[in-house]
Amino acid sequence: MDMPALQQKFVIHFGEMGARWGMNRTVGQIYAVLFLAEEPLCADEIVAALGVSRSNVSMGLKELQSWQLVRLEHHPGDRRDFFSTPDDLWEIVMTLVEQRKAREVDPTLTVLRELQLSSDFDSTNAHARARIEEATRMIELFSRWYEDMRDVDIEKLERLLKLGSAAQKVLGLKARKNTDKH
Amino acid sequence: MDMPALQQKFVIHFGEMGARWGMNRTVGQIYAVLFLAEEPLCADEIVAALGVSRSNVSMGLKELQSWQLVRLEHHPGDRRDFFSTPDDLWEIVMTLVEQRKAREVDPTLTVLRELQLSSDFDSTNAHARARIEEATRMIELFSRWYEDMRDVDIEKLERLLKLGSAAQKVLGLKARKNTDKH
DNA sequence: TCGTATTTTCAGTAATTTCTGAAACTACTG
DNA sequence: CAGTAGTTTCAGAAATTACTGAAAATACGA
Repeated sequence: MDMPALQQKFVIHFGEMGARWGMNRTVGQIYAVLFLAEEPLCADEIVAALGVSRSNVSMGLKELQSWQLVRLEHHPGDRRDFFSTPDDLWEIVMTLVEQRKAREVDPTLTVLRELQLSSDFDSTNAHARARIEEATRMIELFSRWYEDMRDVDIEKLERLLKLGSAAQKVLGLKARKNTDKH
Repeated sequence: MDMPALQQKFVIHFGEMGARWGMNRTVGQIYAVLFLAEEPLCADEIVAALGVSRSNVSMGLKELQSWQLVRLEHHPGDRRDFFSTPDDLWEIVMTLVEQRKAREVDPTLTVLRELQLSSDFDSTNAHARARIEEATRMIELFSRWYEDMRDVDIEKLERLLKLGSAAQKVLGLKARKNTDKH
């Protein structure tokens, strides 16, 4: 791996994390290299930086494109593809959240809804039925919240985050009697 | 797999998702079985439900315990271990978020901080340095927000979620001139 | 059109992860 | 203490996933 030691540590860490994030090692490393790079890089520069095969880089870049985590651009008079990550970290975070939601929660919501529509749902035992309904409601609550927040502009979102739990006090939410749940 | 068709679909789906959630198929399926079960189950009941080996179930339960996603209990006059999931879905969601944060973001924050403390950080190229600092700030912002929200009681949190982006309006956040970023 | 630079595909191999069955271990009971 | 019911460990088998190199495809320029 051909790069300064510090950057190398960064890249290796992202490789390890990549696996936990539903990608694989190489994909995580490619992302890390692009993230640190000042300029967009072409595939061969990534090959040189990571010391993996050209085809592996090609597949990794395809995967990152499917996550919409990298941008493809062309330079005049050069037919190579150049890749980069957005400058704006917020954009990166938003994309990551969007993609993970799409991959990890939306399919579950779809299945839960299908189960409830299926003909043998009513004949399922009451407890299982209730749990499926409850899970659906919970996921729908988070989905709606997320879709709502996605449209708030970044500046406001950032200040909302910084406010943290104080928001709850400012909004003056009064404690509701908690005798009406479970 | 020995259970009613509808529950079976649920379990199979959670098996598929389990993989995307950093567990594996069996672990996801075990969780799904416990989630739907009215009563705590012992390992052999899970074996019967899923048709996998006893040792696989043992390892899966260990994994779920390491995630703190299942509870272990004992019945008087019975030396078997019985496992269950919390009744309260909020508790499940909170645990999941807590664990994923611990596994997926905390280690990265640690590494980023280490890099900044390392002796060759100052000699790293300015752009990479800036990106590492920026990433650290972003993760710290989310971490603080999360730790803040974790302490808000569920009732209030639920209402905050239902409020969604309206919260931002209620709080009267004024648009800040966005000339001071990037 | 042919040649060249580049990217993609894909079959096979390597590496990793998951799963199993047998053995070891634990802790209770008679 | 020996026997039994239960759980865990672990070495190897099975399954899956990642990676490579070679070949095929693409796309431009002469």
